Amino acid sequence: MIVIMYAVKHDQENVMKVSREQMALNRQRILEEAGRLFRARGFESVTVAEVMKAAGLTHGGFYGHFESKDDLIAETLAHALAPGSGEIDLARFAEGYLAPGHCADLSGGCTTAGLGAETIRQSPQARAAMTAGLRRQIERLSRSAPGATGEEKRRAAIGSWAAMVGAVILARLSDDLELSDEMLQQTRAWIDRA
Amino acid sequence: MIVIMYAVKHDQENVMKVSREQMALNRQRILEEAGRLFRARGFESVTVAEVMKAAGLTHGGFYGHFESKDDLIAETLAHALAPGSGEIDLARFAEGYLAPGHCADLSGGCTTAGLGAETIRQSPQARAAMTAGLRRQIERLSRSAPGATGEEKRRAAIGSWAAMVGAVILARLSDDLELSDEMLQQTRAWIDRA
DNA sequence: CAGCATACATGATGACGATCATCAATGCAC
DNA sequence: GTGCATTGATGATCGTCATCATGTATGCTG
Repeated sequence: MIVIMYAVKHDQENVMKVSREQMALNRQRILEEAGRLFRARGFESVTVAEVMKAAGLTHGGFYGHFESKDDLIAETLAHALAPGSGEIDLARFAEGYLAPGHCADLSGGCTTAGLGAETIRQSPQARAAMTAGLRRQIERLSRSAPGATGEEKRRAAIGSWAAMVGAVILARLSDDLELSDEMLQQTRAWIDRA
Repeated sequence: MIVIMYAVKHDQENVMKVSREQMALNRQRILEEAGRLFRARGFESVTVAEVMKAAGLTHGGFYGHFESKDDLIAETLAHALAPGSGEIDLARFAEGYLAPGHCADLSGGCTTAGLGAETIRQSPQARAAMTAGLRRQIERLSRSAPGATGEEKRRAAIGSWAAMVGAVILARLSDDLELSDEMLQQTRAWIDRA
């Protein structure tokens, strides 16, 4: 807010001076790295100090950016689940989602698959962010989902999304790579059947 | 092992004397309550002392039963996922699994849905227990799954199981009951379509 | 039924980690 | 430029746990 006022008052171009810009960048970096770490290791085992270090800072400044760790969690989810680009094709999306590469990429992979289950026990704000992401995902998938009516499309979107998230979670927990790959492969084929 | 040796040596009936029997019961109780607490709140936030208290004991005796908390986690999973009774019918199973009642019952509900995602970051023993449970579940569901060939049945079992687990996780994370119920309902309908 | 083995209780111990208090440096308004 | 506001660093603090040390009561063996 303050930033915008300054901008209006003084300078339309080159809005933020160095330090403010740096701070905004730092904040983005913290959220980015927090997302990475949380997805890879879960909310609880990741410490505030670790996140800050990953962002190239020390633990002290943390509370200048966020109210608490819970706040960081909620903001990280909102940031990671922010409305993405545009259209996606369900079949194509499923292909990438159910690929071994995505399954193996904990820190860079899907936030819902990596953190959805844990978010159940997080703050209302965190759950709200996840719920919003879930809604958007269903709507986005619905557009390209198979089906004659809107209701059919929505059903296919929900069923497919549940299967994708479930399959990645199950494939990840298996310690047998064969079984993991089969989970992904079969789920993909099962989604495609029509 | 020791118990069995005594039994053979002394008494075929009425095998374990009071204290040994009590200890075995205590152990079962610990595993039972640990399962409940873990499913409800996750592995990390549940303390050893809490588990023991829930089992009617104090924290000190814990290390007489288990090597460590990690050991407890692995044993709890093995216990909770132990081979169940017998046959199940996929369609009937899905109906109960995707019921709002099951979705709301964190502590008493499915261990895979409640703890699967977290188990990814647990000990190899814990993951092995989960993997074994996953294998059994797929095989069990395969028997009654739709499909002409064995491969088709297996595919339906895997796809359905992934969708069930995913749907319950997504329904649980939503803070909107309408959306949660829709997730369950639509996934059920989507599984049934053929 | 005497003595030993042991399950459990009580009470440390030692880490770790979220949060806060302070301080130094630096951008920013005037 | 100059002084204020603010960002981020350093160094506590305070709780919470997992794990261990020790004591005691009780069942179990001979």
